Amino acid sequence: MNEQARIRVFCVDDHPLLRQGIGTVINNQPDMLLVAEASNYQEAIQQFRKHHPDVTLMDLRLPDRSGIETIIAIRAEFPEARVIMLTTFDGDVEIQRALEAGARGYMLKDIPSRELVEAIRQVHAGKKQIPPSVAAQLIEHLSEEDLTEREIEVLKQVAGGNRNRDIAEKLFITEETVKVHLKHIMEKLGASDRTHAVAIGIRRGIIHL
Amino acid sequence: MNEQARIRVFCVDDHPLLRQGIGTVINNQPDMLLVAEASNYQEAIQQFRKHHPDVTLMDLRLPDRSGIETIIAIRAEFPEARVIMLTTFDGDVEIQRALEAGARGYMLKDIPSRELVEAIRQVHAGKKQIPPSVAAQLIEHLSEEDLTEREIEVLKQVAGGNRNRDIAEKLFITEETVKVHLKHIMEKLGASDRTHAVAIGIRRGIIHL
DNA sequence: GGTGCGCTACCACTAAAGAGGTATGCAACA
DNA sequence: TGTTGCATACCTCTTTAGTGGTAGCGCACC
Repeated sequence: MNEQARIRVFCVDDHPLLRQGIGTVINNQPDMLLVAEASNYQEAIQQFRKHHPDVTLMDLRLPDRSGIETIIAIRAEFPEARVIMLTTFDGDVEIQRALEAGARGYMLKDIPSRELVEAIRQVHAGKKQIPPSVAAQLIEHLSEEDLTEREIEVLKQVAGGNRNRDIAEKLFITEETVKVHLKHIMEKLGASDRTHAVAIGIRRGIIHL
Repeated sequence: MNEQARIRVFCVDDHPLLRQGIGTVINNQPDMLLVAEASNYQEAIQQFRKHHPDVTLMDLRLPDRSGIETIIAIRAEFPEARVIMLTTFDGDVEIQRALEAGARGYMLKDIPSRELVEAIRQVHAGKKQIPPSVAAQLIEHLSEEDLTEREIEVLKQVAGGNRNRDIAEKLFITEETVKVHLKHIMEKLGASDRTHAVAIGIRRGIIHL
């Protein structure tokens, strides 16, 4: 197999040790080549413009912006970009957002290297790649309604230990409205009270601490 | 430098890609050798008995038991074992527990490989190795009182969305006692209400979801 | 031009949480 | 043998949270 036919891979992750591991695995494959690395949003954009990789491995969490924002920025410029989200698990909402942003795959970082290279080949071949365990997480909450922007704002405030009255002030609405939002939040998440809602929101990746 | 003098390193982590990266870095050092790997508690114990490594790199989160339990088990059998905790950040309480369990170092997984090998050399030389950023987290809450076992139990129940009355039933105490515990919890964590206490508890690694 | 949805608002009511105090039994410890 | 810390329990009181229903307004989508 000549150099031209190799899958040119781009790795975006802020963990040097993980990049090292991925790089070693990729370059041990006869049909792949790691052509670039980046550790943040800025570098990712620059390196993508420079190298036009076939497949990009993207960490969900980067120092400056999220991997999802990075995907969106890259695909705005290069709509044909093929990106695999590579991350430790962050809840079904993050998966959903990543796929909506145009990711072709979503892999957890604890996978064996064999699965990673196979996913790269699949995505390079134009297929989508979601492991069953990840897909299961998506399906689990597929029927449930998403929280609205406003509801997420309220939930963040609740997680910060704010009373409804304080939340109302901060968001320039009445305390009663806050209560209504909270009621909807608890219904949607299946939470028994505000505390439960926060715990679920954190677990599912809807809010972060 | 002959083979005998090399630092014999043991890597315990359930992420194959990260193990690959660490292995590559270690074996690229002239004075180090990766002698064994393990991905869970059971393997870790077996491999340690077999290889007696000089320095062990231990992930905080393993599939079967926590890295802290693994450290304790290893050091019960081999008190001279030198272990570096290697983890994504999990809050100051986890750091404290790891050090109490006998870890000689606590490094974050996002460090450059240079810092990792340097830490291995330091720990092998008998020194302790805590990066400033990690130490700062420890100091931040050093003056504060720890939650008691019972208080942590209560906090877990609160995070599960249980009312005080339900918590009382589950823990076989009265609702009033639950309230007292919760009062102490909120005081110690500096939380404004139960919800805030849960958020802080999760962030600081006192409870997990 | 409806229709649906999201956000807003208000009212009345019940349930729960949180603040304050006092007190007992127990185990560890100096 | 005090003392300290922890867990337990009970009381009262005020504040907050949560439930129920109703309704107006703006916006997007047919």
